[in-house]
Amino acid sequence: MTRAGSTRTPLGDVSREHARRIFLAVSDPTRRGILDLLLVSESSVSDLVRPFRISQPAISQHLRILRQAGLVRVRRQGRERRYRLRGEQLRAVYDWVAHYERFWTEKLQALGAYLDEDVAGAAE
Amino acid sequence: MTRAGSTRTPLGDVSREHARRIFLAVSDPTRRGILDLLLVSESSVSDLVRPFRISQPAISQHLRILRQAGLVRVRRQGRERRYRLRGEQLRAVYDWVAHYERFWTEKLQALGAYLDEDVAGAAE
DNA sequence: TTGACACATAAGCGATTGCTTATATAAAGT
DNA sequence: ACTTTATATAAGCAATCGCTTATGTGTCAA
Repeated sequence: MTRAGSTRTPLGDVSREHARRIFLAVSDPTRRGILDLLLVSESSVSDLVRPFRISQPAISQHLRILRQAGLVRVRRQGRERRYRLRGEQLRAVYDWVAHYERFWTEKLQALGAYLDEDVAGAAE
Repeated sequence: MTRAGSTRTPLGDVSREHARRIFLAVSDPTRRGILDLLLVSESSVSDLVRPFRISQPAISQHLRILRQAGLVRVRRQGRERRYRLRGEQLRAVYDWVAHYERFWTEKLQALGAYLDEDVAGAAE
């Protein structure tokens, strides 16, 4: 049952679920690569298969995940399917990570690098 | 750096691998929750266990992943281990997603919502 | 030293991931 | 009507994930 979390606000869970899908979609390097390609131009599936070393079905599966996360949109054109980016959806990621912005904009980075005790875990 | 290039340079693979770990670490909602807690204050493991409904070992395992991604740092203090955020590492995520910023800052959002043919996939 | 705490790690397990090959569907070309 | 092209879906599989319980390890307190 994957999650052990609290099932409190139903509406909150919906958008939280949406955020979850987006973060999950974006966690895969191939899918980020696809999004980066779509940032340049709308593309057919064949266009998207070409740059990668994996099969067409694999790309189609990635595209499905991106679709379900609302990150791309498809349009039929002849026998092709042209995928276009829906970049606005990435705002969820942006908004989250922006909370951490001060860590690289302020100078308190200088405070880092002391007491770097990553114990045992480093080797693994 | 981290660009969509070929899998050639070994150094490129290292940083790409690092980026991969960071995105993967951040893809889990519990781990994002942990980071959000650490944004407020340095915390012991017990502090981090309390807000969640999962076991202490589960949290420790999440912390290991965050450690390996370089997103947190540990310090021993008596019998506690105090975790502190290393927010600068999230810059990789920020830099990536910032490429998409125009999608929600510009007005060309108005162009969206026409030809919304998400076919078949919508139901699933 | 013994015990209680704070935490990490190990082992095991079901669910999910990302890939593959095989097959279905749909449009276009002949 | 066949064939080719473009894509999706299905089925299967090894690897990984996120959790659990059980057990280790280090620290303080008595």
